[in-house]
Amino acid sequence: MARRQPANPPETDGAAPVAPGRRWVRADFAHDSPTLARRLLGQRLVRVLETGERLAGLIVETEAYLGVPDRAAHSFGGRRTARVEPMYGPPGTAYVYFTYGMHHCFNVVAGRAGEPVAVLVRALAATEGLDAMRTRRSAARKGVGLRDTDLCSGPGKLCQALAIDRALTGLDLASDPRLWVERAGPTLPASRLVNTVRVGVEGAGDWAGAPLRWHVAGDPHVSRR
DNA sequence: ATGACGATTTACT
DNA sequence: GTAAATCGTCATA
Repeated sequence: MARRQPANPPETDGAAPVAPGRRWVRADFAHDSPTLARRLLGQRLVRVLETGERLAGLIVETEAYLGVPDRAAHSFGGRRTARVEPMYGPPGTAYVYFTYGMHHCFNVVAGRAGEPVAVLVRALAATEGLDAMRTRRSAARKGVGLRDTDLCSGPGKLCQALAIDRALTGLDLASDPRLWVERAGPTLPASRLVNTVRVGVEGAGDWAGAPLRWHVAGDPHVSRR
């Protein structure tokens, strides 16, 4: 496979250069959503801007949405509207939606084409482009006091930091030059993960209590205060 | 056409 | 802890 993606810009944060990892291909995404949610942890999400600037972070928190039977999922009951259409695409499709009138959330479609299941990426440990992320995040805040652990510690925050919005919904993470997942290390063993109920789905009836959220144990970059 | 409501974040009491 | 911000989406009519 072509190892080359848009050229890495010079490091601007004084951080150590990051060795490129193999880009995830279709088959890497083809798992049920709980499995994909766990496998994404510890891997790298990479975003390349129009300018060629590269932003990246290690995924540290995810949630699985089970589609048709899952009352908390946008595709619950087989709902198929323009917004959720990407969820019906092949695994590796990006599903980005706008919510609360101001925030975006980024999902990775799992399963098989036609099966509307996905994984919500909730937090990253930023590794590249920290200055650009700080600028984008601070712009939405009043003043200073933004810690590195708060750059991408939530679904809306990471979308803001990585400049991910609805313009990117439906793109193919296995081939698009703007956004992809690459291997940063081996799949994390269950012993390094913490499994809890999902955030913000209290109104989902029986599904509200389903343990479908995972995060890297002890990682300071996860969401919540 | 209209109204209710978010897979959230931030600021404030 | 509570509440505001802010608007696209979806169900209802």
